[in-house]
Amino acid sequence: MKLATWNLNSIRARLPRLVAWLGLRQPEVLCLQELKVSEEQFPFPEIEAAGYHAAVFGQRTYNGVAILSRSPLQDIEVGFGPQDDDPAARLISARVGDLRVLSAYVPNGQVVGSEKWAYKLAWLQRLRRHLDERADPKDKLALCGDLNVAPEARDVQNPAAWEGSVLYCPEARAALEQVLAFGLVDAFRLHHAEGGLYSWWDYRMLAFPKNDGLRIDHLLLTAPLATLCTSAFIDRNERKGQQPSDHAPVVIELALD
DNA sequence: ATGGTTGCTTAGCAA
Repeated sequence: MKLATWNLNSIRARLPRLVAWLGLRQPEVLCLQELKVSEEQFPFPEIEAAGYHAAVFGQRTYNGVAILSRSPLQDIEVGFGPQDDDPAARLISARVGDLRVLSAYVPNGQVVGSEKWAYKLAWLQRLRRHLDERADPKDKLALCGDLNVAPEARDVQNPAAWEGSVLYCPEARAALEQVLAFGLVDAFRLHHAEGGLYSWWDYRMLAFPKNDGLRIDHLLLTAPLATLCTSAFIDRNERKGQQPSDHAPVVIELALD
C-alpha cells in the first residue's frame, strides 16, 4: 500500500489537482496539510467521490490538516488532546487497521528569534511529549507531514545560503532529532542516500526551475513499520504545470495488507 | 538584487 503526505497550500485552490493525483497514484492513505478551510468548507463530496474517507481538522484561512483513506478511519484525535490550548489546527491522527497515522503541520517559525520561532521549537517539543504519552515505538506508527525542517545538508540545495534559516538551522535540526529519538526513522532516507531531492521550493525567485529546494516534508516510521517500507519517492512532477502547490507529495510503499 | 510569488481576504499576513 502507498502512504503519502502533501502540503496542498489550500485544498480549494488545489482540489482539481488533488483529485487527479488520487486517481493517478491511488495512495491507500494520504496526509494533507495547509487545507486553509474550516471543516464546514471541506470538499467532502469530491473526496468521497474519489473513493476516500476523510478525517479533517480544519481552520479558516490558515493551517488545517486531514487524513484521507480508502478504508475507514478510526480513533480520530485532533491536536494534542483535551488539554491542548494550541489555537492552530496542526495535528490530526487516526488508525487505519493496525496502523496509526499522524498528519502534522509544524509551525514555519517565520524568523529565527521571533515569537513564532519560539512557538515552532515548543511545538516540536510538545510533539515529542505527545508521542511519549500516547504512542509506543513498538507499534506501527507513521508521523507524516510538513515538518518544516530539513534534517541535513544533503536535504538542502544550497546549505550555505539556507544555514541559519528557520527551515535549516541547528536548533530546528536538534528539535526534529528529538522527535526522531522517540523511535522513528526517516522513510525517504531508507531508500535514497543522494542529495538533490527536495519536497518544497519557494514560489519566488525561480526557485523550482533552479531546483533551489529543501526536503522538509517527511514520513517518519517506527521500527516495525520501517521494516515494511520497500520504496520512497518525491512526486516532483506535481510541482510543475498550472497552479501547483509549493510542495510536492512524498510517497512510500509499505508491505502491509 | 532587503528582491520575488501565492492564497486568503480584501490591505495585510503568512509562507
